[in-house]
Amino acid sequence: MSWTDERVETLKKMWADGQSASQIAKELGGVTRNAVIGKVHRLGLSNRAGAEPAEAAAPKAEAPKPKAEPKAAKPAPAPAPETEAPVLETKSANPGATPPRPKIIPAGQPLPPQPSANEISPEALAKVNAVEKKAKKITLMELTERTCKWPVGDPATEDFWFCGLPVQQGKPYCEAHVGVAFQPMSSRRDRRR
DNA sequence: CCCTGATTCGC
DNA sequence: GCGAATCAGG
Repeated sequence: MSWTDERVETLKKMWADGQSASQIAKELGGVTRNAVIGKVHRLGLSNRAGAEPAEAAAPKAEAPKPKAEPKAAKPAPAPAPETEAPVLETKSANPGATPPRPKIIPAGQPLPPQPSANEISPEALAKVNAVEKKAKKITLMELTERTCKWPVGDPATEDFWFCGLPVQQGKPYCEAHVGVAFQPMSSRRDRRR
C-alpha cells in the first residue's frame, strides 16, 4: 500500500478528527499505526493543533465526570465512557438492566431510571454477582475496547469501578454483563394482550 | 497488560 | 519517503 492522495486525505481527516493512529491504520488498512504516525510526522501535522485544543476535542475516555451529575447518581448502566469514539457502539443502551442494586442513593433524588426490575434471568443476575467478585475493578482510564465497561458502585463515591474483565467479542461488556445488558427483548412476557 | 504518540534509522 | 523497532508515557 502506498500513500495515495485519497489515503492521505483520510489520514488527515481522521487525525484532525482526533482518531488515534491505530484507528486510522485500521481504517486505511494495509498499514500499521507506526506507518500512520510516521506519515503524520512527515506531513508535518504531528501536533493536532490544526484547529482544536487537541486535548479537548479528541481524548479517549473522559466521559462520566462523576462530579456534576444533574440527573440520577446511579442510573441504569450507562457506561460507554467513550466520549465520541466512532468506532465503538455507544448507541445501544441497556434495555432494562438493573445491575448492581445500589444500596445507596446519594441525594434524595427520585429513584433513577430504575428500568423496571426486568425479568432478567435470575441466573444471569447471579452470574453478575459472582463476576463482580472477580472483576478487575479498573478505572475509567484503564478501559479499553476489550475491557468490560460495566460500571459498579456509585460514581460519586470512591466505591466505583468498572468490571474490566475481557469483553465478549464486539460487545462492550464481558459475558456476564452482556447477559444482563442485552436482553432478548422480552423475557417471555410478551403476552400481547 | 492494554494503549498512546514520538523518534530513530536502515531501506 | 517509508515504516519497523524502539522509546516514553498513561
